Amino acid sequence: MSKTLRIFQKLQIAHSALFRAADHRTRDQIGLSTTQLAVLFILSRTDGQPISEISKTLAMGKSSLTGLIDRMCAKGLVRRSPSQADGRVTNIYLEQLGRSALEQGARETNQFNTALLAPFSSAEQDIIGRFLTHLAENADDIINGAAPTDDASND
Amino acid sequence: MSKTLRIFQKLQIAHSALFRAADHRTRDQIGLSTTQLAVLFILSRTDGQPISEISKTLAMGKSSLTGLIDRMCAKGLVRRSPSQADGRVTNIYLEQLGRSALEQGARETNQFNTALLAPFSSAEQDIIGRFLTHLAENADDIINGAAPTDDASND
DNA sequence: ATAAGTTAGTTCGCATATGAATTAAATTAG
DNA sequence: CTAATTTAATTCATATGCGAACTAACTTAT
Repeated sequence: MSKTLRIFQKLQIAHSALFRAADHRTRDQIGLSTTQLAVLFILSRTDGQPISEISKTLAMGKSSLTGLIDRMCAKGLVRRSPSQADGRVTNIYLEQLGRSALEQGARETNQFNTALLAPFSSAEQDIIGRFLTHLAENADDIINGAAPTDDASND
Repeated sequence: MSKTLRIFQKLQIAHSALFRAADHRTRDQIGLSTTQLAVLFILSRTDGQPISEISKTLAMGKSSLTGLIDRMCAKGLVRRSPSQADGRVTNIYLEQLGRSALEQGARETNQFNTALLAPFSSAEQDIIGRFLTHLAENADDIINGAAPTDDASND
């Protein structure tokens, strides 16, 4: 009951401290929040995605993205474009400004990623990666108490 | 290189997924957000703390806590009480309702903590704990003091 | 083909988090 | 003792995130 007791709050505090600093940095350097940067990253993998898709990838609600993407459009980072295949869908595409912001953002987050894991061995980094992936994929079951389905490694 | 590259975003997504589910659960069960619950936990260790102190412990801004504690006061969970030693300070104390909410909340978060780490060995849990502590304690250096490891690829 | 259901996106009201600016109180300098 | 600085907390404008409710468009059932 001693050691396991605090992981939840540790995670809460670690995230708060880290992302506050990171948001500061990315806003200062490129004028974007870490979430906005995450959207650009997602689009760099596959340009032209519907909001629903981005929403699932980032594990956040669609409604949260409407305003975020409004602001990103206003800044000229991305553009909305109605799907021709499906009249309900609006695809989001990178704009030139988004591409250059992404380039800068990639440099920043590469540094974050390196620095985050610097004090840990490769084997330890694997464990940390598996832990975070486990959380992302099983959040609902973890919290709401589903049977401990085996878990495993997975990117 | 490609594996370490994504820890930052993994953490962002893992946190988003986990705390959305957790907030849902604690709100349903006891009507409190995870942050409000965190405040109760902090007070249970030391009752009667100034907002500045809580702010530092939770790694969040003071101004964020003003409204949060307003709502907690309105619900009768905690109470503001001016310090007699220092006229600037307002100490926050637990109220009876806060104590009982805390009791329920402790049960919930104990379950979270157990479930979060369930698939990991004791040695692995140590590493995860060290990782989160590292983040919380060194967030600013990690983000701002990172050595210029320019690495242009972004997988 | 029409009705019922589903899905995508927005809008709405609210909670939350932030930094900057403000006020009040304590501390430090001179 | 007064002036300058620091510190605690609040207020303000803004950004973010959420679920619920809504509209529009596609899908399925009948």
